[in-house]
Amino acid sequence: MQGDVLGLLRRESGALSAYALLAKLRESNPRLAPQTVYRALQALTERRLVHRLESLNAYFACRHGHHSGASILSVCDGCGAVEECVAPDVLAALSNVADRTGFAPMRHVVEMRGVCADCGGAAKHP
Amino acid sequence: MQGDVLGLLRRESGALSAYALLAKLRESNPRLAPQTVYRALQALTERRLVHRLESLNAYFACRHGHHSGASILSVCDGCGAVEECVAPDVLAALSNVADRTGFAPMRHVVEMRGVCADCGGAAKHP
DNA sequence: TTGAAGATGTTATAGGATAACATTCGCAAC
DNA sequence: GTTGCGAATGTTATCCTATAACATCTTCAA
Repeated sequence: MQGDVLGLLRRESGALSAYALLAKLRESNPRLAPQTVYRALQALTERRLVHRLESLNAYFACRHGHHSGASILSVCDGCGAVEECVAPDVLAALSNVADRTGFAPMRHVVEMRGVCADCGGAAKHP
Repeated sequence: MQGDVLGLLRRESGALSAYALLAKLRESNPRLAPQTVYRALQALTERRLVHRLESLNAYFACRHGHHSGASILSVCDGCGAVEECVAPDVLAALSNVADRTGFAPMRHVVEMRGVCADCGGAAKHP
């Protein structure tokens, strides 16, 4: 099941909600229950093969192999594409914020919503 | 209604979910419907008097008066307290990331989950 | 073979959010 | 006054997201 879910997510350029996954999986297994999908997502998330997009309640396959820290996500509200990148300076800046206030961060959520280059984000010269 | 919701949120040190708000508001108005709460939350969010915590599906009152840009949120998983702060360097670093990829960000979601100083985040000397 | 661990199935329910349409309230123009 | 408009609210229903609780099955090793 984890394999099925991961396969579906890898075929997407964007993110899928748990229920979108469920609908696709039900094409071949109509009796599939939400639990099963959520359990697979949880396992995949723990293994860092899948990340959750908090601002979208959706999930997408990590394309960065093994990365230890948090990543920065850019989500295009036009085409739905999700870009993931590592940005040590962002994380360093966040560490500074945490240090200033004595906060001990365990998990970072850094997402940008906007428009990607393909959809017109960058200045385009037609 | 917006006033009621804002009042409740301001009395909290942390965030409240829409349905937590609904439950409290129903103490004085048992027939209140979710819609009403969500509508108030939407209006307050647009006026930037309330922010939404994406990683928690919850809402909290802004304590920073008028601030234009995005803010960094620290959420203590111990006591639930939410700290909001501005961090131009974080936003600058994010801008760099966006520039590198031609992404045009419209909205930033930057949240840290962890443990606040009061709950043991900072090194404590007992 | 038995039993422990892990994955799945099943049923039910909790929690979060919005659609669509009706109603009411305040206020300004006539 | 009352007419008419817009904003806020009420109402009903439904959808989406997620988990609890318990049963079953599989696999593999002791």
